[in-house]
Amino acid sequence: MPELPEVECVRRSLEPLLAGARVLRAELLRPDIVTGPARARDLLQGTEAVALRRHGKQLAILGRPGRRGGPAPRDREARVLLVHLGMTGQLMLLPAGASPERPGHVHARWRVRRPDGTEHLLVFRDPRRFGGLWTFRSVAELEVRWSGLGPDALELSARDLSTALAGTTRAVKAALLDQRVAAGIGNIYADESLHLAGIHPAARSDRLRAGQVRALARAIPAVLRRSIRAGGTTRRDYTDGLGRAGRAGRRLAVYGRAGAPCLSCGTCLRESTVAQRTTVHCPLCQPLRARGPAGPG
DNA sequence: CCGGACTCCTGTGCGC
DNA sequence: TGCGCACAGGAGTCCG
Repeated sequence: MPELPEVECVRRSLEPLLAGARVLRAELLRPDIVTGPARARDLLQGTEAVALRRHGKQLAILGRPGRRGGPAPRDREARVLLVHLGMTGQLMLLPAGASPERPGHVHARWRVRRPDGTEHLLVFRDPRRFGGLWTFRSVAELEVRWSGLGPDALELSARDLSTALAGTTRAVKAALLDQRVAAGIGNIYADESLHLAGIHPAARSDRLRAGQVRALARAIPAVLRRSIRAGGTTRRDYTDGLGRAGRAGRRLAVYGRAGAPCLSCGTCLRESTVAQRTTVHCPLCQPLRARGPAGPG
């Protein structure tokens, strides 16, 4: 369930506490969640966390080699740990000695010491294991991976979106869920963005009018930013890196509201399946066929 | 090559 | 009341 806003809230909550912290120990409890080299060093042990970066739904912790102790040449390299939360993933920072509220399904943990001397435990838990960790030896390697994704959905331009949609016959919602079109949109914010833009989720991507594409390109970042400001959407499990639930769920216009009245027009919201995903839209605000004088025919 | 379908995984909630 | 099944979905893979 974590989509771009939730991952960004995790990033913002953790970065001030992790930046400058020394990773004293990395423990991998379930090796099969890692892709790439998975020794302690690859999991940032011995490095200093310098920054948390996000692209779409992916969160990277950048580790810089320590200066003390004359490390072996191999260990003077930078390390990058990429975290994908999947559906039920959580990355949480706890005071050292504390145990997670729900300790089950903790797959990795890190003991860190901040510059002020306090020690904390960073925990990755993911019951459903749709998420995971990826390790890289450099920021350049991370960027190679990220180059396979489209532009971050917060930075999406009308031009980029227009090009991507013009080249596919898929339903527009299917295109929005494709991380190569825009990185960071999942089922919740696809439905929310399409509702705000007044576009039917099943409309063919390449048949949208220019005005619809522009409206969608405006709606996507607007919906995401509003959710970030409210701390993200918590439906069940999601919390930020300090265990705080988000308040954006109560602002959702369509997701999870099938059968309820549209907040704009009062029409009963309709549930369907698009791109194998539960989809909710307003039949009046989001007509499949364009209305008005600008329409084709 | 494109797009749709299937798969992984487990907690939750509903229906019988 | 309790059991069992359907459902939730990000993203990789497979197949037509």
